[in-house]
Amino acid sequence: MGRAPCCDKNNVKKGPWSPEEDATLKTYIEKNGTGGNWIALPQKIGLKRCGKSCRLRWLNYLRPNIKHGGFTEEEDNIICSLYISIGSRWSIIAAQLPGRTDNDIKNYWNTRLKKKLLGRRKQSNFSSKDTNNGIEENSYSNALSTSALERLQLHMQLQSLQNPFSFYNNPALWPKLHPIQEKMIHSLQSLNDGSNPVMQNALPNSPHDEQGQKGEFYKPQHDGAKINNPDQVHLLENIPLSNSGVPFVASGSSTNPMHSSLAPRSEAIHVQTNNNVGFQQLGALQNELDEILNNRTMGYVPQEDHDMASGFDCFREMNDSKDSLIWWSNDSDTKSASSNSWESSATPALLTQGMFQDYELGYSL
DNA sequence: AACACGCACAACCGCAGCTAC
DNA sequence: TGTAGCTGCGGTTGTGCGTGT
Repeated sequence: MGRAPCCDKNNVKKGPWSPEEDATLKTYIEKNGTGGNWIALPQKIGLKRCGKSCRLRWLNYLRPNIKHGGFTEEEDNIICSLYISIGSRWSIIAAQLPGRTDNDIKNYWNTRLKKKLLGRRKQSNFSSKDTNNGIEENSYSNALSTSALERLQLHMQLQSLQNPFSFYNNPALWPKLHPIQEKMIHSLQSLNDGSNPVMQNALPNSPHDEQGQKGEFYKPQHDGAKINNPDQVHLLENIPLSNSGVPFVASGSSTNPMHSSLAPRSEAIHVQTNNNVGFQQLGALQNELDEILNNRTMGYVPQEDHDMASGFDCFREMNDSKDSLIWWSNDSDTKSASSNSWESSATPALLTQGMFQDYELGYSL
């Protein structure tokens, strides 16, 4: 038994809005407001439209101070940065761009920005066509989730563009990785044999290899095991638990729904231990990659410094100020930022110079 | 000129969360 | 506490237009 439809589908007009319909809706809302009930509104004003459709039309097109098209370079940067940080949370991204709607940004991203950025990346990375271990590049790309791959690629790209001398271009600045990540990278590299352009650019060489250091690590948070293959074992078995027996997680906590949304999944980390490395492992690695992207290497703290953020000083160079972190560290604002994205008193746009601060915050979660 | 194709944008759909009862 | 209704969100689809063949 499904839920009741929000309106009588047979008695509702669909498709593009006519100027008359627009005028009717706009005039009424400007005069009376929505009345707090979108479902009832179309009947009130004699529109044969679904309430949801009216709401969408108003929010995305009719309301005042809407900007269409003409995205600036700064807006591009903000969108990219936020997409990499939080993924396709368009309403939140829209909250940072006054006058922009989530739908607009979503469309802009899907049709232009993504192609512009990933296309540029692809062009540079795939210029030297190569295959490895019989695995085609396309297969490799497909083995990683679109979102994870996109975000990882963009992450790398933006880092490079932002500061060619920092982080990904400077091994000395690379943070020590969680052993799981390290193992993952090794696995990918062995798969890749160092020649796959995607992974070559997506994954830095392990800094441990460079520095010969091994740091103490914490066990990532996990809810339960998910082993699809008997050959898979939990690396977690070899990772010490905290005193309480609860796996260590990153220091610090937050009730901010945004934070929880940054790491929505908590899948057990597992890899294959046999040498028959293949797509099954890729699947597991994909999860781990996604996990890392979502958790920002959550759970790993260098032994000498238990302050998570301090382990990632490399990010500090990008932005000295922490003040503007407030925009999403404020619990109460998360929801309202989303729902009020179209208000004239929309949340101020992020300063471009602070756009990378979320990485640092992410590591601090 | 006609057709195919790709792109950009608008709109729809289904789901999840919230709230009132 | 459970349920129904409403809202908001994100993914997907539809449509119109421009461009290439």
